[in-house]
Amino acid sequence: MSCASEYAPQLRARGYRVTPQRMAILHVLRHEGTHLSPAEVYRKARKDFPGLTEPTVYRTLEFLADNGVVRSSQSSKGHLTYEIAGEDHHHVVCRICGSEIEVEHALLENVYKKIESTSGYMRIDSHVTFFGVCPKCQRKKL
Amino acid sequence: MSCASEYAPQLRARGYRVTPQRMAILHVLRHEGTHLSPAEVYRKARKDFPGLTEPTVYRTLEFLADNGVVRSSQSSKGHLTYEIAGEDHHHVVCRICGSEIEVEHALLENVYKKIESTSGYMRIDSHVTFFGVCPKCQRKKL
DNA sequence: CAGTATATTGTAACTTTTTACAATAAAGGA
DNA sequence: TCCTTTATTGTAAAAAGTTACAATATACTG
Repeated sequence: MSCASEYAPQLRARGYRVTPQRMAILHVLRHEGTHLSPAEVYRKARKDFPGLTEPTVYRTLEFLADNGVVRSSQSSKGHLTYEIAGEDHHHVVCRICGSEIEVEHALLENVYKKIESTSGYMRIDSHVTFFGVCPKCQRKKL
Repeated sequence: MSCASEYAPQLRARGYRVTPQRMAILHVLRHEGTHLSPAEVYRKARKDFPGLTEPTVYRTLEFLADNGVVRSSQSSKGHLTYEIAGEDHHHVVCRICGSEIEVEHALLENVYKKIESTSGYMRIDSHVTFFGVCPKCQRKKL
């Protein structure tokens, strides 16, 4: 009984099915603290479920993101990475070295509201990735 | 004498070279008002410069983005698109239909400053893409 | 516990994006 | 104008991501 099965009832309730592939992928994301690329998820989840294939990984990650179970963000090269959806937060990624930190959502709350009221677009809930230069790389550049 | 050669001096001044490939790509972005995918840029720029290859397009777009000449943003599927860097702005993309609008930078100015002061990351100047649901799709869902 | 509907998967082929490296050509100096 | 340096390109191959569709297996029903 993996911790990933916590998510089973909410998926079934929405008419989706709980499969070992989904559980294996969820299990991986659940145990990594941080975000992973699809390739990393594939490599790790295959240990639980050797028959797993790449298209399934991509589809499942997108599926889980659509259902709010995982969250996607951008790597420093613009690729998608995924992590378990927990406390709402955003990332700041160093465009030189790729190092990153989290920023709590409170900082953006007002912006979201303002964008919703001025644009008419609703349910803006995306995770945002900012790019900057980290303290370490700022020193290097001098 | 293409309008794209405006950018030539600033590139040369930084030790980079001005090539017909770069000019052709810049020319395309300069004349499309909006952002394009690398594949679209490739297709269009080939008309100016038939020998152009894909790796060059990808490398050039990344190069131009690094140098602030173009700006990258995310499509609704998470892929990178590029546009000429003009007035600072951000995008809101509809996660249902992909339609999008621009949001002026002023709305985010304070957030950028706050992130810089709390995180220590500097020169945060990235373009941000928010995802939400556009007015048209909100009505469909009811 | 079997039977059924259909959500989900694997397969195979394809498109997109990236990499390494040798060949080329832009820019500056003689 | 030619020479030299080296940034930039094309080539070829690999890696990453996507698609269409037939086969499978989950979850519901009786």
